[in-house]
Amino acid sequence: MAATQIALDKGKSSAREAVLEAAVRLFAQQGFAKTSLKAIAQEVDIRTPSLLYHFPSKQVLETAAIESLNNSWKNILPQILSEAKNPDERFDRTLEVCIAFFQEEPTRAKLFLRALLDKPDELKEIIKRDLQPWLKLISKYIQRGQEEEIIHQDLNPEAYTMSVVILVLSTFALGQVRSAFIDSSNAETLAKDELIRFARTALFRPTKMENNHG
Amino acid sequence: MAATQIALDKGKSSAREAVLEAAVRLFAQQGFAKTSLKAIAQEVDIRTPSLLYHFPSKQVLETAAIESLNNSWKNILPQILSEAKNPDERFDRTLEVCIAFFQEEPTRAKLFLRALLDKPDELKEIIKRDLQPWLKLISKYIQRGQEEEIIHQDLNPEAYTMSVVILVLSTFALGQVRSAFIDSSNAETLAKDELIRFARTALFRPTKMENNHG
DNA sequence: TCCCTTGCCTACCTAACGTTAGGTAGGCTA
DNA sequence: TAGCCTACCTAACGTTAGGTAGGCAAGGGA
Repeated sequence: MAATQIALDKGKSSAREAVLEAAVRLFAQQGFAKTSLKAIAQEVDIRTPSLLYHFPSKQVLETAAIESLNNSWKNILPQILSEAKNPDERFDRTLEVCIAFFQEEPTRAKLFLRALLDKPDELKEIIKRDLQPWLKLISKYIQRGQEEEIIHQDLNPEAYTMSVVILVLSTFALGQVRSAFIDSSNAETLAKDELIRFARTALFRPTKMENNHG
Repeated sequence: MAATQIALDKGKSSAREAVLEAAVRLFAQQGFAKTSLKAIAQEVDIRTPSLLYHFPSKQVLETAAIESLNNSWKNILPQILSEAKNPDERFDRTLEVCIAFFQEEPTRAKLFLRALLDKPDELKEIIKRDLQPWLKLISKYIQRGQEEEIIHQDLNPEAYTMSVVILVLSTFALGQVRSAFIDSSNAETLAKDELIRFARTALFRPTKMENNHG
C-alpha cells in the first residue's frame, strides 16, 4: 500500500478510504468476482466512475484491499516477538494477538483466505515479501526451544508455524459455519480455547505435572 | 462434432457426468462466480444450452457439484470408525483416509472451502445432514478415550474434531501456496507429516517414553 | 480575475453473462 | 410408418459487468 499511503498522506480523500473499507468488507463477504464495483460504490454513495477515479481498475482495488490487511501486521508482530521474555510468554502473546486480529474483524480472515484461493500466485509474492521474514523468525525461536528441550523434537518449525497460521485463519474465516457443527451457545469461545490448547499441546513438551495427572 | 456426439451417446448419460466432473474441477480452481457455463461446456465439447439441458440452471449445477463430494464420504468413514480395534488405530486410519481423500484430488478441498466461504448457509444444511452424525460419533470415541485417560482431559471433543477437519481441509486447499512459505523440495510431505503429528500430539496424552526423552 | 486541479457526475460503450426459443438428427416403441 | 423422446444445435434475448468520454462545480494560487 505504498502508493496508497502517499495518496492518503496528501490528506484530502476520505472517500478513497471509505471505498477501500467497503471493498474489503464486500470482497470478504461475497468474493472478488461476485462483488461489483457498483455495489462497492453504492456503499459509499458515489457512482461507479467516481470509484474508478480513485482506483483505476477493479484489479488495482483488489490488490489494494489485500495489501491493506498486511499493513496492520507490519508493526505488531515483530514487537511482540522481541518483547516477550520467555518462550511460554512469546507463544501466548503471539497467538493471542493473531487471534485477536481476526476475531475483532472476521472479514480479515475471510478476505485473506479468499485471496489465497483466488490468486495464489499473487499472494505468494506478497507473502514472501511481507510474511516470510516473520515465519523465519518464529522458526528460529522454535529451534531454540528445541535445543532447550522444552519443545517437541519431532517437529518441523516451519511446517508447524504454517499449520497454526492456517488453522487460525480458517477457524475465524469459517466462524459462521461453526454453529452447524457445535450446537453450543458459546461455540466461538469453545473453538478459540481449543485452538490455543491445540497449538500449545502440539508445540511444548509435556511437563511432569501434566503427565502424571491421571 | 459428430464423433463427439456418438462417443457421448455410448454411455447412458456420460455427458452429464463429464459436465459435473468438469464443473467440480473448474469451480474449485476458479470459484463459482468466475467460472462460466460456457467454460464448463467447452471442456466437454458441447454448447452452453446443451449443458443447461442436463442441469437446468447454474445454481443447480453448483449444488450438484458440492453434493457430489459428500457422496464420496458416505460409505468410507463409518466403515473405518467401526472397523478399527483401538483408539490409536482408529485415529490413524481415520486421519489417513481424510488426508488421502484430499491429497489424491486437492480440488475437493478447494471446492469445499470455497463453498464454505461463498454459501455458508447452504453448506450449513448440507453439513448438518451429511457430516454432523460422524462428528458426533467421533466425539463419542474421544469421550471414551478421555474416560480411559489416554486422551487429554482438557479437550472439547467437538471443537477438537472441527479444528482437525478445518486444518486438513485448508492444508490441502492451500497446497499451492505452501511453497511460498517452506522452501523445501518435499514441502508437501513435511506439511502432511506435521499435520498428523500436530493432530496426534494434541489428542493423546503423552506416554512416559515420550515424556522422559530429554 | 483567470485558470487549473480535484472530485464527482451523466451518458455511453463493448463484452460477457445466464438463459430462452425454436429447431434438428437419430433412435426407440407401437 | 407414426409418434415421441433424447441430446444436441444456432440464434437471440435481457441484464450486468468493467471501463471511457466529457462536462460541471468548487477551491486555491498566480
